[in-house]
Amino acid sequence: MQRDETVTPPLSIQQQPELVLIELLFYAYRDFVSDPDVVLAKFQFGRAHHRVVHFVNRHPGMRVADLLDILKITKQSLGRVLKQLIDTGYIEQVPGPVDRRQRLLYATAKGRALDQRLTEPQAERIRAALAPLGPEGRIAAERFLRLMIDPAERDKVAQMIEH
Amino acid sequence: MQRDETVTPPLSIQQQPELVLIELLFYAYRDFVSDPDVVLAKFQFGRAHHRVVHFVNRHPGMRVADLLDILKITKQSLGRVLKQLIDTGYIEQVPGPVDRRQRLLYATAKGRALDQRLTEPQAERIRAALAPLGPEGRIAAERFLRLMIDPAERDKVAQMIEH
DNA sequence: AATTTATGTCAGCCTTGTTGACATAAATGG
DNA sequence: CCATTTATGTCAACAAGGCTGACATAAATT
Repeated sequence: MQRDETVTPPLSIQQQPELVLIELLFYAYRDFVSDPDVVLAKFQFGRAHHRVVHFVNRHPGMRVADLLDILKITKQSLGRVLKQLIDTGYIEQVPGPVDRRQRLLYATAKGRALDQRLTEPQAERIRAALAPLGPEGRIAAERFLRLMIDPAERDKVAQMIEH
Repeated sequence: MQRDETVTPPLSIQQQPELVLIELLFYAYRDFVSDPDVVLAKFQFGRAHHRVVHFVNRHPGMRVADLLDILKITKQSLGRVLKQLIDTGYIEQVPGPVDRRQRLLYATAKGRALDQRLTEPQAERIRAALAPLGPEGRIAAERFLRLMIDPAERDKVAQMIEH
């Protein structure tokens, strides 16, 4: 009994050249996000904690709703890891000065130190990748990745990144 | 009581320019991997099934060990979703003709069709991102992503991608 | 014949995502 | 001022998909 493998050819790069970038994205991201795992393990934290402490550190005083909008997860999912980070002193909450329903989020010194340790190996990977490329290579990589973001999100993301 | 937010400044792009690419990778990948979710939901599958059916389709006759090496997960984790894909007829196993311990993996016609439906929205996103860039932009994006892969993996990945 | 290799499987645990329901305090609109 | 909306938190339960450890089988290799 023969397999039906010749009925339709499997996806090939020739017929679908986007496969190269699709797969490169997978492999690159796979290795990129594994960098901080060693550090995370020492702190008994996971990748979710990394994301939270990072974005809070990058946007001091951000609202919980802002963080949810970046991470695209539910408040219950966020709540769990956020609570752990607050209880262990990596993040603190401050009532919003104008709207006191808000709990503005700040990384503590401890939280900033953690974020820096987590970010360091990723930054090193980026530097190593950019080294052989020159400034135009960097610009091109940034431009491509920006265009990979949902159009409706692009301006918001651009503003958050530039500061 | 004052917060200690001024003890150390939060990470800023000025002091760490790699942050731009670090965060762009997060945002781009976040949206990129969410594309197939709509399709996956219809089939009662998750992102893990997507990855498995995709790489099996792309590398017909691959060994289980090869798949593990790509995904970088344990055989138990793979086993669970692979079994589901086999039981529902998206993937089939064939004993290795030379080494009969091996179970070579093939996507069935059904599996190939599924992979194509899953890949389509991602390919569309790639095409849309490349459209304003020109051929050099594509080359640059590929070059950057290749350099983001672990050096020890690069050649292997390059060979797998090119065919 | 003994060992190693490729694969599968059982059992249990952890992280991190989900839904749904409900609670509270503060802002806002009539 | 009261009703409603908003920002946030919380409880409970569940699901996906990682993980470890132990053990089983068949086939290849030494």
